[in-house]
Formats: sequence, C-alpha cells, structure tokens
Amino acid sequence: MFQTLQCNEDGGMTDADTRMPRRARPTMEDVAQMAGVSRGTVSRVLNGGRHVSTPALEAVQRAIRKSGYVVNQHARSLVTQRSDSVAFILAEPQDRLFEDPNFNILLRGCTQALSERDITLLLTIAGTQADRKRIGRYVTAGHVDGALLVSDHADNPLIAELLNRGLPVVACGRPLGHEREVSYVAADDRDGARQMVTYLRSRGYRTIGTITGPLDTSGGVDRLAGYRDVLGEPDPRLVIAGDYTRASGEEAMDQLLRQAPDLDAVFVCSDLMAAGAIVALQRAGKRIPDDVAVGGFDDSAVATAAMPRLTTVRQPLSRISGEMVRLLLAAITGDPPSAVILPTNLVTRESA
Amino acid sequence: MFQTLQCNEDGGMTDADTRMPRRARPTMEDVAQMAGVSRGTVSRVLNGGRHVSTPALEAVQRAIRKSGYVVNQHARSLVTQRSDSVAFILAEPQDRLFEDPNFNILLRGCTQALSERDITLLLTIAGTQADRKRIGRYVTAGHVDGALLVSDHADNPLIAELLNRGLPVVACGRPLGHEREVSYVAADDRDGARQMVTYLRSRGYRTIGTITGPLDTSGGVDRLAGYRDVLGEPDPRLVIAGDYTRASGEEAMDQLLRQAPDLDAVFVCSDLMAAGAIVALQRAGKRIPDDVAVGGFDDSAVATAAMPRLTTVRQPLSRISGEMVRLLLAAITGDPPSAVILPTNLVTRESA
DNA sequence: CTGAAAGCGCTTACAG
DNA sequence: CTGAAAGCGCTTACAG
Repeated sequence: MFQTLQCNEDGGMTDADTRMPRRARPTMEDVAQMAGVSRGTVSRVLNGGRHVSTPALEAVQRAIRKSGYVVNQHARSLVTQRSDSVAFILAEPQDRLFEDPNFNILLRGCTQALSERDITLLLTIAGTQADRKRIGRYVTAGHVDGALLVSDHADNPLIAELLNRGLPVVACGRPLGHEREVSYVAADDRDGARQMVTYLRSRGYRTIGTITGPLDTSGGVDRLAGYRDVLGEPDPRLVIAGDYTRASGEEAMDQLLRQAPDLDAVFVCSDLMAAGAIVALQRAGKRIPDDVAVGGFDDSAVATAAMPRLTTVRQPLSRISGEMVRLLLAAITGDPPSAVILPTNLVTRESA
Repeated sequence: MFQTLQCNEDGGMTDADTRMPRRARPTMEDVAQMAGVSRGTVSRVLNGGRHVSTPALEAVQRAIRKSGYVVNQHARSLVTQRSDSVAFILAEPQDRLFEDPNFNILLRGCTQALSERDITLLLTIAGTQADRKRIGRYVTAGHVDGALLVSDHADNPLIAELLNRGLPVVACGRPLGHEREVSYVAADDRDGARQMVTYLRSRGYRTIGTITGPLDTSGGVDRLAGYRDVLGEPDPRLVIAGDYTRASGEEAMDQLLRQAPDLDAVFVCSDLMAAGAIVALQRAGKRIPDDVAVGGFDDSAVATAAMPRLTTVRQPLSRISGEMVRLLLAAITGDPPSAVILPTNLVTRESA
C-alpha cells in the first residue's frame, strides 16, 4: 500500500506544517454549527432542499460556501449503497482505444449522458489478463453501480464474473453466449452488411471479397452473416478475418489480392481496416473503385479522411451510447435485461 | 441522479426476485460468524494477518472464500481516510489521447507502477471546461488520494484548484507558474533540443527552422529555449508553433516552406508533428534529408514508422511514469514538493 | 419544517 | 492473540 510517513531530523513547527498530509476537510457537523441548524437539515439541503425553510436553506448554503464544504462520498455511499459512478470497461488492448475512433465517440457519448445525471464515468482498459482481474475486483468491490462493457470477445471471462457478482451490466454489441442474461445495445450489423453487399452487386461488381472483424465478436460474425445472406456460401478465398486495426486491413488486403486476383470489390467490416486495405490496393497498382471497389463499415471520421472517401455503413454511435446509459440506469434500478437493436444505413461516396 | 424504481402491475415473488437490484453482499460480520471469531480478527487478516493465530487465520480465509466476501471500500475509506486510488488527469481534448502515443505509454507505465502497490488508477480526460469542472469536483470529493496531471497548459485553472484543496499532485512536465508548489517530473527538454540542433549543425545544415510545441507548455518553451541556446535569437521566419498534433505539423511545415524556402533542416518538437511535416515536405517535392533534414522529439513508435525513419530525441517515458508515481506516493504521505529532471538523448536515424 | 438517533461496514487503539 | 467498543461522516425514518 502506501509508504510509511518518513521522519526527518530537524522537526519543528514549520516543517510539521509543510508535511501536513492535507488540510482537514470541513464536515457536515461544521456546516451545521456555522448555520445554526442540525446535521439532518444540512443533509436535506444537500439532497434537494425539500422540507427545508427558506431561512434555514439560505443559512446552510452560506455556510457551505464559506467553509468550502464538499460531501464525503465514502460516507454517503456507505449509507446510500450507491457510488453514483459507473465503469466504462474497454475489453481491448490499450492501443485499440487509441487507434479506433469508434471508442472515442462512444466514450464521449456515455460521459455526456451520464454527467447530465451527475454520475461519473470511470474509464478502465481491460487489455491484459492481469488488467481484467484487477478491474473485476475493482468494479465488484462496490466502487461503481454498474458497468458499460465495450468490445467484448466471446472468451472474455469478465462478463461472467460481473454477472455472477450481480453487478448491473450493459454490453455494446451482442454479448456472444450471454444474450439472455445481460442488456445490450447493438447496431443492426447483419442488415448493414446486407445493404452494403446488395449495393455492391447492384453496381455491377461480381467477385466480392470481405475482410471481417474478429469472429469471436458479434460485429465479426453478424456482418459476415449479412454478406452470406446476399451472396450465399462464399468461396473461401474471398473471406479473410482482420482484427479491426488498420494494419490488419492492409495485411488482409494483400493476402486477398494474392489468393483472389480476380476480385473486383471488397466489403471491409470497419472503416479503419478499409483505410489499410486502400493502402494495400494502391501499392498493388489498383485504381479504386475502377479496378477494385471498397466498402467500409462505421462511417467514422476515417471514412471521409480516406482517399477516395469511403462508401460505408453508418452506425448510430451517439444513439448507441445514449441507449447504453438508459439501459444501465434501468438495470441499476432492478429492471430485467433487455436488448436494443438500432438501424444502420448505407452512405455512398467515391470508393464504391 | 438515478431513476426511481418503476413499479409494475403484476408483482409477485418471481418478479420481485428478478428485480432485486443485486444480491446482498456478505459483510464482515457474516465472515466473522462463519469463522467463529470477532469482526476485529477478520479485519486483521484482511490487513496483513499480523497478530492472528494460524487456526484463526485459516478459519477466516476459508470463510472468506466460501462467502465470496469482498471488503466494502466505502466503509474502509471512511475510516482510513484513503481511497487507495489516484486519478490520471489528461488535460487535453479527448482526441489527443487517442492520437499521441506518448500518453499511451505514460498511462501504461503509471497503471503498472500503481497496481504493484494495489492502488487503482482512474483515467479522466479534462478536455473541455465542463470536464475540468466535473473532474475538479470529483477528485476533491475524496474519491482519490492524489492526482497525476499530464499535459498541463499554463492557463489551466485545474492545478490551482487541486492545490488549493490540498490534494497531492504530481505534474508531468514543468508546471508553468507552479514550479515551487507542486512536484513534477520532466525530461530535460532544453538539453535535448540543444543536442538535436547541435547535431544538425554538425552535419552541415545552416538554415535550421523549428516547429515548436504550444508555447503555454513547458515542452513548448523549453525546447525552443534549447534551440536558441545553440543558434541564438532566430529569424522569426524560421519559427512556428504547432500543437503537437500530426495535422499541425503538416500545416506548420507548409507555412515554413512558404516563408523560408531556403531552409535546409527543421527541428520538429514532437515525432507526431514531424510525421506531419514529412508529408508536407514530400508533397512539396523535397527529399529528406538531402533537401531538408528533419529532426523529431520523443522517440516514440511514430519515429520508426516514419519514412525515412526519424532522427529524434529520446524521452525516458517509462522512467518518467515511474518517478511520477514515486513522487505522488511521497506527496500523499506528506512530503514537500520536489522536482525530478530526467536526461534525454539523441537517437540518429535516416531523416537527418 | 426540524432535531435526535440509529445505522451503513469497516479499522484500530485499548484491555485483557 | 483476541474481543468489545468507539468512531469515520453521512442519510433517513421517526417524532414532534
């Protein structure tokens, strides 16, 4: 834990002052005394000011301001049994958070929606096994009222642990293997994929490959399922899995080009991977979309930054974060799990 | 705050069960009873097991395992007056976190160093004014024992608020205007800049421009000071400030090329900006380093990913995070502020 | 509207 | 080594 307080030789008043860990914080009792009321009354004004007379209210507010009083959350949480904070658990290696703009937007949306309700969001990154253990302990130790679980892989034991501990959880995307036990919010991945592939076909492309997401995530399997819905069981040469990183998109495209040189379009299951695929295509001397058309997924900032700009599938990320927060709050009040599927739609630009 | 518990019509046992907010957590009293000892003894084994007989110790451990007991942090913190967690405050817009690999490494290093001591790190992003207010309230409300402040700008009121509240703080980089009041860890920016510019000169470059960091941060002013140490008061055409983003490096390079077409080298004060500068130079048809040499700063992953690979100044980021944690722990135990400056060194590659 | 009091779940001297 | 007890700073029925 913490280091022991070191003693030094010279001692004396000045030194002692310097070493005071921190100024003693005023307590509710102090405020009550200053305002000439009881602790109960101070508590009432802190919690909405119901059943408090105007003079008392004003005296307390004045005392709070003068003393700089801030409630002690630990004491409050001990009695309310709530912490008024929730965890945002990113079940990915830390670099993913830094590379993928989707997380950025999701995080911002959740922070926003929660802070409107005076709930703090704690960002935790569960990239390694050790992280997951530490975070599992932390969130189940009463530090948070619930958790938003983002980018969960099927083999992740974290979700089972949280559920087992009775912690309210909302997943982003379909939580493979836990669909009935936990609330989740997902974009209609399968339908989005269908729209994209149908569009590619309608534009005359015939040999359509795909770079999927990880097949242990719902985004991975559902988008591939949509591709199959339209094209039937695919030639195995035309399908290759990436991991949503830019680099994986580039590699996958290289390989696709090698195993299926006749391919004239590719549906890449994230914009970031599509940006990588574009690099590979250009290096191979392919014109986009004339030689090979590229379709993405997400409609993130990457889609419009790419050259050519990406035709892609829009995910309503800000609605997703809003719904996640709504469901989590519901779960915290004890509602049974429920799922929300939000529509996706095609956005056409120059790449296909 | 939270939504009120909604009532539904049908009621009944089953429904009530489903709606239980969460399983009642076993308390220390429960464990004590199971183990046939007193609460005090359970507490002692939880806090290191000193002064506990072997049979008692084992009985308690068994009871803990069987009951799945986890301590209630709020109760513990209420008496210990510590939360065993610290905040990592990134005083930058959220996208910066996502773009700049330095933060990534710093964050990972701090997490690591703290978790070895069983202290949790809370990541908070103080990008907007509203964020800063919310975070200021949060960290001073007793949720954390201290704060690591990263990428602080001179006009940021957060640092003053934290100090004023008596919260132990350690800054990354020299906290402009607060050098005497707060502990900080910094790389020797000025000397690093000197090394780079001296090197460029020794390679025969004569018209050396610079793209600086924001001039309200120590990295911005100190690296510029180092450049001046070697070259004297610069021609104003040769100096332009960026904001550490890749895009700002690109723009600054464009402008530098416009106002000083005779320039034959540029010292760019971060690798990420240097990567942007390279794009601008290549677009202008300049060969690197033959027409214009480029020097970076950081020696981050960006340096080796760039083409050509960057000659740069290495910052010892993992030592920086280690020292930050050490100083914060010291500040929490009441030590007066102190500063640690870590050496930087030149790393030569192909860009200069 | 308001105060006195119980209680949230822990830790830590204090006796033994 | 171990138990009984005080106390951390709050909230919330309960009386009045």
